[in-house]
Amino acid sequence: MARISGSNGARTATAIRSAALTLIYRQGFAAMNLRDLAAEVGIQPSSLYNHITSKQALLFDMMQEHMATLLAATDAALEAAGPALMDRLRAFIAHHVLYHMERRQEVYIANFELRALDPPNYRQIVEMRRNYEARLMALLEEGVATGELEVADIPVTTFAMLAMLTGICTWYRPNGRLEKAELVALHTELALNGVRRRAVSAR
Amino acid sequence: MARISGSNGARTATAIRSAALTLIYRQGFAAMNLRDLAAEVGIQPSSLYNHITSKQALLFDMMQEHMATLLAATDAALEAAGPALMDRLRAFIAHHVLYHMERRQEVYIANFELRALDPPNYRQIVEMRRNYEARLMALLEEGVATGELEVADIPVTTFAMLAMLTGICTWYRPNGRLEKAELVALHTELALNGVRRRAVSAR
Amino acid sequence: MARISGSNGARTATAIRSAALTLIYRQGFAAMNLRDLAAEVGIQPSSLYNHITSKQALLFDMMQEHMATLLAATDAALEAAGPALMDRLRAFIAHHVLYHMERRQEVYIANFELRALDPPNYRQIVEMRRNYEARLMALLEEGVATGELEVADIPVTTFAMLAMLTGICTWYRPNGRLEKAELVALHTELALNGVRRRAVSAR
Amino acid sequence: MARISGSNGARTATAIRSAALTLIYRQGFAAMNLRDLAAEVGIQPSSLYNHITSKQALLFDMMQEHMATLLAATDAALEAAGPALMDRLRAFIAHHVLYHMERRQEVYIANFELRALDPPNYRQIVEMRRNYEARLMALLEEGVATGELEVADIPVTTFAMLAMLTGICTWYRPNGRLEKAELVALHTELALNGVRRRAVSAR
DNA sequence: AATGAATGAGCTTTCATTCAT
DNA sequence: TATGAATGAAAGCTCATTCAT
Repeated sequence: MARISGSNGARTATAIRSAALTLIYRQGFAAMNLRDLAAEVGIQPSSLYNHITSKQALLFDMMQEHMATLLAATDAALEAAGPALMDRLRAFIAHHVLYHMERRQEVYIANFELRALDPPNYRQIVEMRRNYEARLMALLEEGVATGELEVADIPVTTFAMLAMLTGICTWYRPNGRLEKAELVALHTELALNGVRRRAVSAR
Repeated sequence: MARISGSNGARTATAIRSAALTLIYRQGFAAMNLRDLAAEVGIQPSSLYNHITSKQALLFDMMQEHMATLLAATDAALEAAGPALMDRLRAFIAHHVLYHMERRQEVYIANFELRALDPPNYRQIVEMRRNYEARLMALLEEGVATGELEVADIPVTTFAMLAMLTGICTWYRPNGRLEKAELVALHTELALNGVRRRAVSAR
Repeated sequence: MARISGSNGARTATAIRSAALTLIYRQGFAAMNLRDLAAEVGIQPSSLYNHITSKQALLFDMMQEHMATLLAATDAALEAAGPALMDRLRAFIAHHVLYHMERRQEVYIANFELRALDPPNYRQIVEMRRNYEARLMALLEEGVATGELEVADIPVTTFAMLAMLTGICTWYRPNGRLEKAELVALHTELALNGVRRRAVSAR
Repeated sequence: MARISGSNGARTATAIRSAALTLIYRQGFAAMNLRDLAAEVGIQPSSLYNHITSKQALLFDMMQEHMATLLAATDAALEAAGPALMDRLRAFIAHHVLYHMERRQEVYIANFELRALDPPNYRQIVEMRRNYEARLMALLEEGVATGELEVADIPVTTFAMLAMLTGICTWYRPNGRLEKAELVALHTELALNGVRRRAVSAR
């Protein structure tokens, strides 16, 4: 009977997404149940359906929104970096690391709950991921073409770099030992060292 | 559905683990159900319990076995590499990459199903993981001490390197474009480039 | 979905009854849900409650209205038939068949959704049905008394005749092979043949 | 915990069908819920699924079994009646009425829950019904051909006769005023009077 | 070692209904 | 009069697990 006074549709919808983010991140999509989600939001399970179509649709919407945001933010960062290839590569890496610290839950879910998607939803999100990876692959290709980079195998290197730079979302905690800026700098160097043209290749 | 003909006890137990490996890898532990597992093995769900204690125990046993094998195999590889630091570091990387290609399902599960473990089981597996990470961290420390390596932050670099080298288990497919040996070589160079002492550090 | 444009209150109430008629006829009362009903009317489910008290009350009102109309129309038809018993019997049959073709949805619902009524509502509708059946039973009794009819068992014959004459509402479709008048004539003969006094009873 | 001692799969399956028969007859398929069904049988709702595939499948199986039995029993009765048309027609009617008294629940469900069937199931049962109706229609056609019967419209008469003879399943109660044999005789006469060749046709 | 039948807890989702706006 | 958001009860069904055979 106790209604949330001033309860508001948009606010509830936001609260659902926010709570789902935490719960899916912590327990996984399959292990999260809608009772717990509703309890976290402070509503009854049935009330969720005023705001979502289904559990599956909730996951898909969250992923799609996240991927769209990531793509747009990445493009904005690349745009802002200016024309120089190395500047754009650094911008991509820095943006990726920062984003993966600040939105580590969304990122983690988008990476590891793909298998929970229905086939049509799966195809759509995978396509968006491919677009994102293509941004980095294009930069590496460009760098190799200009001679600024030295990359033995572009696809493998793209995946390896992304895996390294994405790994941070599995262990980063705010208020940890290092500042975000330091982590960005560290990862940028690690990544660039792997692809920068080298005068001599030491054993 | 009966996949195992003339199955006896031990063979059934093996078949269960093998089927569970695939199913958990594909769908995740929470999403896998024992009906499907039993069907894959060709027995009735209730018969599983002649071979496992519980779904949770099955996961734990598989993880523990995997981690023990990984640790032992790693130590053997380090032993075989001889005394030189760089040889041992290369041996660790090569072994890690190879192992993560050949046993990518076990590895993936051990990395991403930790949250599905009961607290006591969780603690035990996390401890084994820490031991594994410690092998690499020790090598980096030693390399920094001897001056053969140049590492800005040892823990972060350890995590980043492991993330990069582990990433292969998310996309590697047998019969892909590149041979295992090529992938090992590529990853070794990428990883070492990130930590090798550099004469001059170019922009 | 909005089927009613420029709907006002009374028109909405009518639209609800009309949509409910079709939906209950097609799916049954228990299987009909108010979401679908509202959608058919072009309003939100909650808006239904400006026009109905409850799902149960909607059913009861519809049934009661139908039974009252049927009884009144039947009495009018009997009145118009004049004093002769056979004329009145023919009038009853003809009216019944016609009514069961023209309002076959109302009739079907009144016959087969009795069990969906709450006990007090049930009693009320069953009483009206009994009154209706009593009209025919009285005619048969009268015909037997005058010797114009020959009926082995009046209650059983009443039920059997009504079942036969009502059956048409389960298969009649407008624009079918036969005209309404033909169907009325056919059924009248079939029914009368069963009760008319016979000179000799052939094997 | 209290297990039914000597519990037995086949017995439970039978009990489920038997309880479902009563519940569906009384409340309708949509209004029956599996919790009540299980309670009636004395098992837990989840245990139902050791014996049925789904609620829909339960309904379909029951209907199909019923229709198959009805068709076979009808054919046996016609066979036993000998070659004479009127004997076979009487046999059909008598068997129909008897069957509709003795299995009035199955019959009622098969007649009035068709709409609850999924489209593929619906088609299958409707086809069986059509076969049954065809038995009577063929008899009427034959009788018209031999001149023993006088039927204004064979399809309409078939439906009307079946409606009349089927109606008994809506009101018959064992231990009622009349014996089964009497009811069979009454209905036989009512039905035959409608189709028998008449020397003169009175007003 | 394997199974069929049972279980109790729990799942996502639907439902009729309420109520402040 | 209409609605969006909420509700509590209940729905059909799934799940891991048990246990007598």
